Amino acid sequence: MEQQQISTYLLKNGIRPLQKRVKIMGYLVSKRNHPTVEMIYSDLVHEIKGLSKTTVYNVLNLFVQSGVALALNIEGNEIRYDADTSTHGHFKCRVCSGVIDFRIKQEELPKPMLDGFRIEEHHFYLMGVCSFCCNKIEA
Amino acid sequence: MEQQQISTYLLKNGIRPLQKRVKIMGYLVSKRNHPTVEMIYSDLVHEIKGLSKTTVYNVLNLFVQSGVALALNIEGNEIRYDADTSTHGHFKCRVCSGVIDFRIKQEELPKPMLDGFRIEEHHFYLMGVCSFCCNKIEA
DNA sequence: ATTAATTTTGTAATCATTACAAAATAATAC
DNA sequence: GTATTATTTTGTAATGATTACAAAATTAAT
Repeated sequence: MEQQQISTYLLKNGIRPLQKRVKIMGYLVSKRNHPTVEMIYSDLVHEIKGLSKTTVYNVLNLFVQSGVALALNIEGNEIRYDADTSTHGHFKCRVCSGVIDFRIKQEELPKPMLDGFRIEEHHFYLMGVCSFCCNKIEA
Repeated sequence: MEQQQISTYLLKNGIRPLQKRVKIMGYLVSKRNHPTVEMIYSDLVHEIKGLSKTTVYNVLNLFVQSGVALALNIEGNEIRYDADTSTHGHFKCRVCSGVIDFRIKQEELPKPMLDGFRIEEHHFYLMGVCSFCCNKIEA
């Protein structure tokens, strides 16, 4: 996705498309690697002159509040971010620590009996060992 | 559940049923409130003479490793613990911060296409506003 | 170009968790 | 039952992620 498209997308969601915001969203969209703040910061600090880690936190919090990114709390010691806000699940490998998406259709999600509850977010996480690491272990 | 039953249960899972471990498991089992370490510590420190917060951490980590408790990472800033290790989901209310269980049958869980992956844990979290808080807001 | 509003920065504070060595407790051997 | 050994617990300090906040920088509006 180009900078121009990202700017338009942010604007449509009530976010002023300032340079650093566009770059951070561009990173999320293009890498799709569910990065932590640390990963985003260390990857972008070379590219964006004078980027501060606090800015990364600020911008990501803004993205989550505005609904253009999801905060994934798969494990307790880190938050990962995902620009794909459609219905899908996440798998985390305990060997390589990678997080990958898997598709779930909205209608496949269980519909628990929670009468009178307002449900705003669904999170479906799986954990285990990915196929790549399974092969490595067997070998 | 009585102390004796809890001791037997811990033993069966390879955990020596020392006094503080039995008390902490008893707390988890009887309250079923998905407590944080802070909640467990502040509730039990009066009852168990000289309890240390580090011990609560140690014991809970042991419980999770031994498979007699689940660590819930619903939101990034806290881990909650659950002695119910059967298949079920969790709802967290963003108003009152309470966490409640809901039943899901194993066969209701979506089966994503993850060929060659070893799946060890399922986590299904919902977030929103519980019925009690919905009523309060409307009133 | 000036002024006002917003954003970013950098440092310090906070909070949950872990590391680690010493003290306490429990299990085992004699 | 005491001595010895292994395990557990404690308490403090360290770590690491996140937030608070005020000053500096940037952007928008006049």
